[in-house]
Amino acid sequence: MSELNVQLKGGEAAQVPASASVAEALKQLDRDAAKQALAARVNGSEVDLAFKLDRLEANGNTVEPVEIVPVLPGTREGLEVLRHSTAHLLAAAVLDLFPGTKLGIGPALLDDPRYGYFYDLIAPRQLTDEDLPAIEKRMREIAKRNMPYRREEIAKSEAMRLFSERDEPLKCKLVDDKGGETVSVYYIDGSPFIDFCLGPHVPNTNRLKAFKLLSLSGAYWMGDATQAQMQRIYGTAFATAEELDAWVKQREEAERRDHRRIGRELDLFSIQDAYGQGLIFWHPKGAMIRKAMEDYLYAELQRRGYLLVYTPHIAKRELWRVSGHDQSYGDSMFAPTTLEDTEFRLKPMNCPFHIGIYKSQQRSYRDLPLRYAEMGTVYRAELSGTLHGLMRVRGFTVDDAHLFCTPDQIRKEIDDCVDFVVDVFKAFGFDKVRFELSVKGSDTGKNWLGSEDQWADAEGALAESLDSRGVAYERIEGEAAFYGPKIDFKVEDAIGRLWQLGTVQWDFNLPERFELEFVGEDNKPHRPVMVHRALFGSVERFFGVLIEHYAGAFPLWLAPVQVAVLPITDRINGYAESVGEALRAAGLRVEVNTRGEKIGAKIRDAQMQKVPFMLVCGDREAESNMVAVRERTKGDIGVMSVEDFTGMARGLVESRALVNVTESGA
RNA sequence: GCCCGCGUAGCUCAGGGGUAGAGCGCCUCCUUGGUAAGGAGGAGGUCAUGAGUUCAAAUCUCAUCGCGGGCUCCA
Repeated sequence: MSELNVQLKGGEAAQVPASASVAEALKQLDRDAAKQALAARVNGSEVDLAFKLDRLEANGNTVEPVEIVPVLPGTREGLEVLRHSTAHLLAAAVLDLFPGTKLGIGPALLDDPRYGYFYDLIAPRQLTDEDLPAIEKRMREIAKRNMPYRREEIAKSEAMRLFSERDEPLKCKLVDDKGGETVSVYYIDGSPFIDFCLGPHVPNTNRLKAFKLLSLSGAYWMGDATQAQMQRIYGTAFATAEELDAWVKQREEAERRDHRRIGRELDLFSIQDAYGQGLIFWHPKGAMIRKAMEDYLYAELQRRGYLLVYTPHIAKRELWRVSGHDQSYGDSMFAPTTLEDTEFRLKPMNCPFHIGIYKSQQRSYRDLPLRYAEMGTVYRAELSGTLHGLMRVRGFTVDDAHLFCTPDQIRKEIDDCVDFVVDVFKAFGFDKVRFELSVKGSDTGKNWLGSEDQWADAEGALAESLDSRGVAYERIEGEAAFYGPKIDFKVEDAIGRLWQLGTVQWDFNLPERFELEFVGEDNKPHRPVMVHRALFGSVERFFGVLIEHYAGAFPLWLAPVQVAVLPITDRINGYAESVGEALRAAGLRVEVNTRGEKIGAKIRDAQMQKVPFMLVCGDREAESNMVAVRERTKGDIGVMSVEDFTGMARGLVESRALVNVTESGA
């Protein structure tokens, strides 16, 4: 066969010599795509542009016309190739600068917005942050030299010989574990670099133009803490300098919004060495915001038929054995403490306590559903290195609830939970909520509890609930908890980041362990269905997300100081205080600034503290019982009476408006 | 927990084997000023903690504590 029919997917067709490469074939089909392509998909398989079409035969994939899809920059697939190739470039540069470096793995990352790729390696000496600029510089030099990425397919034994000759023990291990009869290796010609790799890669190094090294960290070989610790170099890469630039800007924006920085600047919370890592101090202004959050939530809970409960922070160890936490979650719990020969442990979860209330008396089907809700504070023994501001802590409060109901009632309960979540997140300014349905799937790896029927019913109810609401969701096989399927919620914040928050979890486990029962219509005992449910998840973490979402500039109903009264001279202080009193009497949170500063400085102070409304008062206002209103983002919005302002502000608070002025422009 | 980096005034940071620095903030005084910083003066530090090297350590070494970045990712 000397000629092959080739065709762009759904496009041009042509005939090329069977010995042609993908690049040559593409040139016949679409000159523009040929120029841009990074790699290609040929009869469905990803290959390099240098791939010779006559090799299809060797791969038993000779369907004609041969379908060619160019892998273009600007697509997910293209970005993956680009980043993967950049990871190789990184490794080549490190080998150049630090001969003797042992290579681990170097994949592209597409789903983590922080990074684009990494390479794990063991250098002859510990690398430090100061080495990164030199490595990046060498990467640019190699990129400019326009070196080809060259693929070779060799026998596994040949590859083993190659890598052991080069003293690459980790690569040998990988070839041994993962390699088939023949394996592919990639060279960057002109560099000592060889990698065991499936590819595909860009044709040569000058296709890599927009990349950057980011940070250095530790990583375990195969992610296993008992294995050797390697060094991981993180970087990112994009198709164009503009995209890289935009990404850098987004990163700076995230930095600007960092809740730890804003938390300090606005005096919202602190974490203090002297008291312990991962323990949060809510300062008055942070506490005020939390109070507003909780007040809203309590009102919603009451409206939706939840019953408020309070439970202890500690319980006998035996209780945790019954629940199973001691055995399967014990590593994440604070160690037991003993009093009069009885061991106690701090609670890492609230469920057993709510179960305690359920079990405190006999329950009839007429009592169900029971919905116990609590701002339950829990303690978890998180490793010190994982702690992070409000996002990962050792003591936190869950807006927890446990639903106990009959199997017939469950579907409605789930529906209500989903509605509740969407409403609450909307109130806090998160319009985009994403759902993930985690199911057992065919995964047999875990010690799944419950019967096949139970799983099918539970997964069906969760899926139906999401379907009937018409919300988009992702179904994740094998990600369910061992005791039941769940729905997780994620919200998208003001700069497009996703945050995993609350969850609705079905539980086959605890009702069994605690032998929960209700008396049915048939006068016989039945096992209730139990659902764990949290919206915020951790109140601390949700607060952190809110701070970053609003960059500290909270909507009026959440703002710790809603109004700053700013007298122009100290002659007006008395009037300003009386305005402050009037607003406080109307339930608004007010500060009166009587410092000996000019009005400009007082306004600046209030702006920096992101106070929604400033009321400027001078002689004119004092004479007529008026205030000159300045809104944080809009500036001066005119003079109005104290009563009119109070009415407007109260209206905005009561409607939990997300912008600080009414439509009429106030 | 482990790897790398960091720890100097309330905050942000400079300095660096020989008397501890800046800006902001704080306090006092002057100024009474109409929409994002008025002026002057002052207080404030065991340079994270402990040990070592040295005539001398905030500075060099080690340990401890704390903080930051990480620790599933297709060869």
